[in-house]
Amino acid sequence: MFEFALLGLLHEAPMHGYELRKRLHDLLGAFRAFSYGSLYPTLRRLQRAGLIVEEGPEESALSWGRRARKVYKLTPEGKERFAELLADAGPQTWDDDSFGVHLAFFSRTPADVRIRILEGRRRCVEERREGLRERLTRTGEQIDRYTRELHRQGLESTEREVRWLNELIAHEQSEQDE
Amino acid sequence: MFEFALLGLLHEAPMHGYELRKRLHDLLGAFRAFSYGSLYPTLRRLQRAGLIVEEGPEESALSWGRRARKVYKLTPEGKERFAELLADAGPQTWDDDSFGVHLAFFSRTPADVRIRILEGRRRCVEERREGLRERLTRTGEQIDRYTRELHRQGLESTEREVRWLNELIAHEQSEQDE
DNA sequence: GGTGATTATATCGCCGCGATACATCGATCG
DNA sequence: CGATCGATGTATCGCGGCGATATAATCACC
Repeated sequence: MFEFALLGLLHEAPMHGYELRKRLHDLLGAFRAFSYGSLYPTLRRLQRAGLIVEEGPEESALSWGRRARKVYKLTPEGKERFAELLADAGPQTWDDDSFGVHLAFFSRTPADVRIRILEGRRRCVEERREGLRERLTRTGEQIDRYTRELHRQGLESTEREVRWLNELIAHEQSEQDE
Repeated sequence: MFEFALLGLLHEAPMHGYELRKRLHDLLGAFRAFSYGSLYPTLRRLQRAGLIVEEGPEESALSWGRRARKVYKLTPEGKERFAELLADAGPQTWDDDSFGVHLAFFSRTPADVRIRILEGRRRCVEERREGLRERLTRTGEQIDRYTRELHRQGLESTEREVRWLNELIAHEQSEQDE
């Protein structure tokens, strides 16, 4: 997931860690954390896997302040790996904390995969919605006021998300028909 | 967090692992995962910390089918610890993945702490909302269609959550005035 | 008497996070 | 001029949670 995001950003241009983190934060900060505690280890993992390489200290023109930063760059294997991940539409693409990341790279995702991811996400949210609905309408042991509030709010927001996903899916399909 | 939830449930009645997981899933399954991979290690952690104890194999009346289950029970220290956690209103009580758990035990949370948690949560969601709003209205580099959709949806749902929190807070305050 | 769902405990490795450490740079202010 | 502060930048540590998996007994059903 982090892997996917990093490969995706490095696919645009070589970058160093701090910048990757900033771009990520700017792009998806409201949805995911992306702390340094994951960033650098992931970078090293990718490096060990041969998906990225560290470029030389990279003297940019003049102004040799800015020191000691390591610029990473995708290898051919890295590009291939990213293409693979882009073509994937499995459950891990639509779960709560990776769906946003995948959406952020949707314009580079194949059209059919886009639809399958959106549909997977919809099914996933619908299941949650049904769970909440069932819990709320269940007779028998009545539930705590606060828990009920939580479930009511959850139900409403899942309903909205489903509607939103329907719009996105409809848009994708209409585009496909053209 | 898991710790808080387990202590809370065991505060109601002694239980074994499987049952704890079921109760948790039933109570908050739509919001959190609660897998066994956390459950049993947490249980052992609590046990080592002396907050819970394992009761004897617990022969229930007859029908000695039902094998090998370990029933856990709060110790006095465990009860004390739970009370401490209930009285806490720090940042970790209102972050995305513990707020729901805290709400689920709200009826046993002191009234003033309830309000402070709700206000903390509101501030947190408001910050996210402002981030999204700023990102959406920012001139300069226009953003990707899908990312914009994501942010629009995020903005709408944070706005709704803030409104919902306002209602909860208002309700708490009116109750306090009685 | 077999087959599969449910009850039940438990571990493994991975991943992401918060906290923290360290070091340098530019700007602001007294 | 020196101090201090907030970015910039790389990096690690331990912890907590998760998914996958193993194991095993019981129950309901055919």
